[in-house]
Amino acid sequence: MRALVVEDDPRIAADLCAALGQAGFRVESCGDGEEAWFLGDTEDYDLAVLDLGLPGLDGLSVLRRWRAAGRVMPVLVLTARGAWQDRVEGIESGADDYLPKPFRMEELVARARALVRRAAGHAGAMMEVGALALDTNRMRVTVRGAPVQVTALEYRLLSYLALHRARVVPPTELLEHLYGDEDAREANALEAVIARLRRKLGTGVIGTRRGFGYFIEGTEA
Amino acid sequence: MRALVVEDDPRIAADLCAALGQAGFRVESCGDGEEAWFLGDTEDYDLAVLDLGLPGLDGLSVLRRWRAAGRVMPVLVLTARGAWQDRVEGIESGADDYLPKPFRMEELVARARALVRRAAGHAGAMMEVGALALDTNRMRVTVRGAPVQVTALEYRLLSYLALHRARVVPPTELLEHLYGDEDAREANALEAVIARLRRKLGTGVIGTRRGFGYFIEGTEA
DNA sequence: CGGCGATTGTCAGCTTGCTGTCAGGTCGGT
DNA sequence: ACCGACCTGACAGCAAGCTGACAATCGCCG
Repeated sequence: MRALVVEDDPRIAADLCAALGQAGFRVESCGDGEEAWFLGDTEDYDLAVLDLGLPGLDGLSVLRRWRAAGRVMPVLVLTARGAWQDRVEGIESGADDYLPKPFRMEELVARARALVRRAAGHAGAMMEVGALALDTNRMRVTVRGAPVQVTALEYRLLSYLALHRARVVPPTELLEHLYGDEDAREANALEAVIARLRRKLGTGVIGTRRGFGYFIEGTEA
Repeated sequence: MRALVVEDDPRIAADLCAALGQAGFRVESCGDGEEAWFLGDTEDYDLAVLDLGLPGLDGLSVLRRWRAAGRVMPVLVLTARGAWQDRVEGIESGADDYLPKPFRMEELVARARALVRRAAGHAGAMMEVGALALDTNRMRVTVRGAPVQVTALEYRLLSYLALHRARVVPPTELLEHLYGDEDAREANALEAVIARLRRKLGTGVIGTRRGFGYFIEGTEA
């Protein structure tokens, strides 16, 4: 799950990155409006957290440009306290949710999760696809009702596949999601994780489409 | 469902009354500490919303007096922004939840509803989860019936885990809850507290999900 | 103000088990 | 049959978390 944090106060930005990172997001951060617009337009994020007061290009303009360019990822807007009119503008500009500063990190994380789930068409804290069920609160996994112990990395991989259930996810995308583009791992690392997961989950859960990527079984013809 | 709103700012008070009234509460309001204490002690409310900055008698004193008099209705405390020590004092004085200003009315209503539901669920001010039981009024802890002496810090950690029993709480969130965002401690401080608590409580109470966080055991298979 | 005990943050060393890498092996397409 | 894509088991490095010791700090009582 990739998240973009746009916040010019480095201290707040660091907190945001830490909290979202802990919540399972792979976080990228920038403090400049122009750069934010560029990143959001060229990269593929599952969530953006956007502060309105920015140097370079105003946050609302960034948001409008993203939407104008057809970017549909959920955007959570941070506004200064009491700036209620910002909220209206923000929503009209295409924000999905809005949080006044100061806020509690737990709430931000909860809202971020809710947004991502909503974007994926999941109603509750439970993601179910095929024989697989993910409890996003307890970070627990069951296959056909039987609980399975998975590690943090394995869980992130599973949740990403579950989130993009409709399609076959190419290995490069998974690698980029699990690790950064910066520190690239060997392609085999991913295969090792998949293998370990398959041993735990049994067959018939993670499928391979040779030459294309991986998917969760039970969602295709 | 009767609710008492204690808030000296008439504008905010009006908003609160409107929102809670809309949500189905029969609302009474007062802006003075002494009167609040009197009302809360003599009348029977299902919920109280309590601002801390009050003329007459301080909000925390009101709360403490209510609790000392044996009033057990859920109390939602409103604190000024970033006044983190208020939260601690509030919880230690017997608050059931707290909300930093500024907040959104919808959230206040949601939390109010949750509090009332919770209060209806288990009658007292007892939180029980697994082998653990917390007396939220007296700050006392028992494990499988046996009383355990815990420090204030340990109690805050336990109560937070118990409050969020349904999910695995990431260490960053616990750090933020125990200490402010202002003065950050080493990550190891949390681990030390956990270790000390485990020694007191015995095994099988606080569980670890490596890479995710901590939780209270007994809520899963 | 001063002393004392309880509390709690920090540090260093340790254990646990996750995870990337490697060296093969297997499978599918052509 | 061959080649490349993918799988698998073994293994070592390493990071997350645990623990005991110690020191700083706080609260309390005189």
